[in-house]
Amino acid sequence: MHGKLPSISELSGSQSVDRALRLLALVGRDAENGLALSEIVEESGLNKPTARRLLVALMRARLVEQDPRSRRYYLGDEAFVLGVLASRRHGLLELSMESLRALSEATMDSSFLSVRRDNFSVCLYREEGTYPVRTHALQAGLQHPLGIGAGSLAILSALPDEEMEAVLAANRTVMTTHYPAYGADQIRQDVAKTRQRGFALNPGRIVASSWGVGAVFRFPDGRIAGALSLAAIDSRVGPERQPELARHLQREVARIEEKLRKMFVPRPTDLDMHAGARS
Amino acid sequence: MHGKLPSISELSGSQSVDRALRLLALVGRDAENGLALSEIVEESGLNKPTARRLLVALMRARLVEQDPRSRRYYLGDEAFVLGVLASRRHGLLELSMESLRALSEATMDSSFLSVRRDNFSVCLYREEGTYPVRTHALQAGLQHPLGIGAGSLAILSALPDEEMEAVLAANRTVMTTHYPAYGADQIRQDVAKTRQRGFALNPGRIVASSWGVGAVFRFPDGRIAGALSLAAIDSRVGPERQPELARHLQREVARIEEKLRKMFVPRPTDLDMHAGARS
DNA sequence: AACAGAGGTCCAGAATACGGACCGGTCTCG
DNA sequence: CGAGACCGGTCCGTATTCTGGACCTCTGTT
Repeated sequence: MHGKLPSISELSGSQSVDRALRLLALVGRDAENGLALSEIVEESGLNKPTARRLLVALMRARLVEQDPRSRRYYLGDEAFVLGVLASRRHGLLELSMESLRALSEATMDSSFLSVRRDNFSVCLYREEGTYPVRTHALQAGLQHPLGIGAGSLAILSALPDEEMEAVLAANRTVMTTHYPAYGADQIRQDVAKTRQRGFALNPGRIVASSWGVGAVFRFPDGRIAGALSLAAIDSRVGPERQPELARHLQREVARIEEKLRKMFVPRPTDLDMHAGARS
Repeated sequence: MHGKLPSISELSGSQSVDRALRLLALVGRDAENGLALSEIVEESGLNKPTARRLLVALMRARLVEQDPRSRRYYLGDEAFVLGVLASRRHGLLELSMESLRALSEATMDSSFLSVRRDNFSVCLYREEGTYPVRTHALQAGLQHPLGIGAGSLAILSALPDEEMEAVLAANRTVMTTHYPAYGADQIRQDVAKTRQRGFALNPGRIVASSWGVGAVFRFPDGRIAGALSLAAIDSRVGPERQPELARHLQREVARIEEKLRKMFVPRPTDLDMHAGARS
């Protein structure tokens, strides 16, 4: 009925489950304030009965819950528990805490751990700095399109060109809607600079005077694991201090990568491997 | 075809999503070592193609991942990220850390945070004690049927009789399979003792000489939030020391409940509210 | 009190998921 | 070393499940 020709490995199998899980991710995107049914309907493109039915299924599994007063939908407690259970394998946060503390200790500024999530970057943790003037532009749970924000830009810049373009294309709508000041070309330039400099710089692009620097770290097999970043008011991230901040970042990147290497996990993941097989 | 007459609110709507989420929970149960497809098939009661198809959907959402070598299924990184996002509302761990540290500090023994998960109890965190002889019977991620283990027993004992019996009934199979030494009557006695004593005691029932005490704490509205527990070798949990340990527990329970009260969240949750409505 | 907009539900029809049967690889044992 | 057992994975016709237009009800507004 609607002419979405589904790209490979998009069309395999279980429509309703895919839809439900998309809703789950969606609810996660606005974990803070929750989402109204109408918003979910709009953002997901599903229609109301379908969205509701799937949400009910998610609620039965306690992955989503609904505030009985406001009727808004939030992540449920099972999501939290699953997260703790998953942290055995995916415990980047735990693994990075030491580095985050060291960063904030050494620089007096706030430091952050971000990871990629689809075409966005999520901030998983914010370690407060000690310097009295602080920027609160970024905090745990917040998500921006890849390329927007220091850590986020670091991640985008670490992708191969083709994938980077795919991300930019996928985010075009959100970009124009929520970040009208940004343009794809702007980001491409930022990426280029990031690659040549070796670290990402956000010169107050999201919130004026709130600057940041960021750098990615990788799994032993080369896959991007996440990004560390530092943020402060512009006067503390001037050209003269940037190299110093970058040095701190790079030291902690090295430390985390060393930890990952020691874990010696023959890292799994991969999906589309056997997707190409046609018959 | 098969005569499962689905109890109320079990039959509403989205079979495949329910099944997929059951698989997700299942994979979470063995987050540590992962699960083979055959195990998943057996434990879930689904048949192979169905299980596989649903797992593929879960993998597309990165909630589950498959080790390409062993082909076993594990929780994926999205599960971890969702957990962090959910921790805004469900951050019992963060909220309890202070108490866990205080407990282990004061008693020199290891302390634990557990929460209910369906008919089981999950250990979310283990804070190491300083006493040189330690028991490692319980650790983060481990799950036992409600009633087995100190924290777990505390939770079960806090349930109304009817619900407690429902839990015992639901767990009958796992109990006889995995905990043959335990019997439902044994647990009923433990519950009775727990209620009269005011704290739960596990006298080495799971691992010999590994004793523990536990107590629940609640949300302001009275719902059970979780349980704190302490564990050590039997000689450190004798009758003379139990009251002291219980006192520590109760102090921290009070502290956490106070924190919860201050958060002043008009707690949501609820599912079956409008389930009774027939037409 | 009439309206607008939200959340929620019904049910016949159509697309979707189900699962028996099958394939190919690996490990085991005679 | 070859037969057998077991495992992971996939195919495809069928029947079951999910879909979504239409409808209801409640709350807040004009």
